[in-house]
Amino acid sequence: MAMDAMSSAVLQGAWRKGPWTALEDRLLTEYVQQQGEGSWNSVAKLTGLRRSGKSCRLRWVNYLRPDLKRGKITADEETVILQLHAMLGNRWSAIARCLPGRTDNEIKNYWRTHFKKARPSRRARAQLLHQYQLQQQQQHRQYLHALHLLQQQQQEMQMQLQENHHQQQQQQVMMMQQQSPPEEDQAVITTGDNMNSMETAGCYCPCPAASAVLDLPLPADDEDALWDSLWRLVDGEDGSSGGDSGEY
DNA sequence: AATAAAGCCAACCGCGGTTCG
DNA sequence: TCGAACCGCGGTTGGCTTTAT
Repeated sequence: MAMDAMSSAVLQGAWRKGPWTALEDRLLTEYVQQQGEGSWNSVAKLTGLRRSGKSCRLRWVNYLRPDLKRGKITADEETVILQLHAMLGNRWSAIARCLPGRTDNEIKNYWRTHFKKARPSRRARAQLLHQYQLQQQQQHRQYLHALHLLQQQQQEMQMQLQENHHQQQQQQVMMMQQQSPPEEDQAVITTGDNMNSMETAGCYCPCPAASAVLDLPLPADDEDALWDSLWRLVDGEDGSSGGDSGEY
């Protein structure tokens, strides 16, 4: 964007910055009462206030507006914030519109303070990554173990079926020997038949551990998403994570 | 009691969309 | 149609207050 009048004014030191004084608040309030909201850049011209239009708007919207609700965020409001944030993401102004008297800045600050986990330090990140890898390995071992049990179960059932079939054959042979001379090269049941019988008997069960491995969220390209999943991982263990390292 | 760390929040910044001449 | 001005939004910073050691 090309440098506008506001930017050049700032460079020349024309605009005041920092905390607002009571006098400035009064001037701005009187301006809005007379002129209404909007045309923020004309505030300085009409009132003599050495504040940029941007700064005036922010001060009015976040602090001076008469319909603002003072005091702490209530439990109900917190619930609304959490629900809307889950649906809308960081659309603070949209969330604020559903909470009369609360500003987007207020909600943003509240959410960041209470719910947004800070990005951990380098050392903590290394520890978390190690923890993440260990959990992946553990899940993989669980999957292999479950797979092994399933194979054992299948082998046992197969052997049982073969044994049953063998006994039936022997009974048939004995009955036929009683009725007629013995025949050679009797057909033998195949393994495939066993598998079919197992499946029709409802013995095929997808391994939960396997699906757990397959469903394991992979680290996203987005680093924030990765850290979110890492924090969930830690929270799931002891829920005692936290502490603001000072960097978002 | 002193001080470092954490919490909190007002205000600023940069960017993108809209309006207007 | 285009560029400047305006406006609003989300992210970030700085400083004051509170809490922990």
